Amino acid sequence: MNAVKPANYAKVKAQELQGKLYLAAKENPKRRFHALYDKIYREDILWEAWRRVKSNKGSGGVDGITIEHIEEVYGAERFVAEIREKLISGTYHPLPARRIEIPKPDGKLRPLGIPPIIDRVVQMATKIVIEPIFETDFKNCSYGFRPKRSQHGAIRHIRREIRKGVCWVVDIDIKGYFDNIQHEKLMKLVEQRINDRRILKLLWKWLKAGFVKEDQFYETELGSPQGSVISPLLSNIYLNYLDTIWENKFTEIGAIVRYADDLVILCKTKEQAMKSIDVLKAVFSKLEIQINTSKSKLINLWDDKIGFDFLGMHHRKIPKQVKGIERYILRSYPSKKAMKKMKEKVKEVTEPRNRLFWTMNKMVEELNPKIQGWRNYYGLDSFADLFLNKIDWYIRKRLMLFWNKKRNRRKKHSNSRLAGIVAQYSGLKKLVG
DNA sequence: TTGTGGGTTAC
RNA sequence: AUUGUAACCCACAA
Repeated sequence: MNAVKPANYAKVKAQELQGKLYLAAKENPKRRFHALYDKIYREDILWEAWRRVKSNKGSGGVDGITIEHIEEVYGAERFVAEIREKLISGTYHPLPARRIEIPKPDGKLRPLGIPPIIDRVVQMATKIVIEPIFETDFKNCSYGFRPKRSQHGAIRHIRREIRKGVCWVVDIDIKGYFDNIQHEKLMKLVEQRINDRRILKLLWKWLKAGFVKEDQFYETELGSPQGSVISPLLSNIYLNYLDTIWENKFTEIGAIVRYADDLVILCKTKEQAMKSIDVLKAVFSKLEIQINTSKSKLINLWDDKIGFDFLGMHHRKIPKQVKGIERYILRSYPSKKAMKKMKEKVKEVTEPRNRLFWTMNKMVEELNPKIQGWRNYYGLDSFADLFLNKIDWYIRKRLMLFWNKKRNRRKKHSNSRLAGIVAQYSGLKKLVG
């Protein structure tokens, strides 16, 4: 008799394992785990890993196998079973990643290494098993790529610190962080917690898997490929070295808040800020990474003349009347870059050129989810309403333009009035209000 | 409560 | 064509 397994059986079992590993690691901070490899080929773990990779709907790797192909031709059951066999017999070997380059917001190119689906699944299984162990070591100041931690958490952390009287902010950009991670140093840090040789070997192989670009194979002797599943975790393990040193020795000179490779240090005095930069340089030289001096800044937050960008928001002290006295309060609102990006997205959707046959409803349908998303992200601070209002106004202006073009007429009525009517009858959402 | 589908953000 | 991790939101289905 077979007991019927619920649909989320694998998910629950994976969570159970993660909980156990988390507690075991927390209980003994020095413990090095050795029996982990047999966990990654557990059927429930592999199924959960496959489910997660599948739900990302990413494209195929260098072997050309796509998620669609596995599901509809090959069969997920067979795919997972074969991965399991390969892991058990030790015949699993990663393939090189497929290298592509995508444009970054600043116009430069970001190299991406896309591993084949099979490697993504094995990496995900490994991540499920080892992540809870490292989670116990990660510090409170680290927010990027971590479960249950968000950009909003990082921003709230900053706002909390600044309310304590911080005036000096060190804003650090690391030169090509992912691409400069040293394999040997990273693995030394991994080995502080893991001594399962088969797991370590897997991690080595993924780091050294290389990539293929235009049918040419390239080796990777440095860096962790952006696009692979474990890279974000590995990058946090690497920089946790900094977090740990900071928490043990330097909390007095400032508070560090980190989102992946983007970090700020919040200090009360200029001297502390300068000292922080020295400490960072010393730690970075040990990790063999470098500060991008042209993008890093030291900011004095004492008035409303200057602020800093972090996680898509601009943070600056703005005067506010509180019970008759003027006070400077930290405000967080969309950065110039973010404003530009939102306007561009709106323009893209409302471009009348090829959308003339669209109905107003269709356009609103397209716009509403975006508005919802922006609202959720930037609506953190009520001061941001000032800026979000501008975007609302811009959306209505663009919609007006579309409406007039469609009706093939020049504006006869007041734009703002018509825009109001248009919005009212079409169910367009607002960023503010 | 769980499972789909759409979207935003960050890096 | 565009990968990855994470958070959040909305809609739908039982």
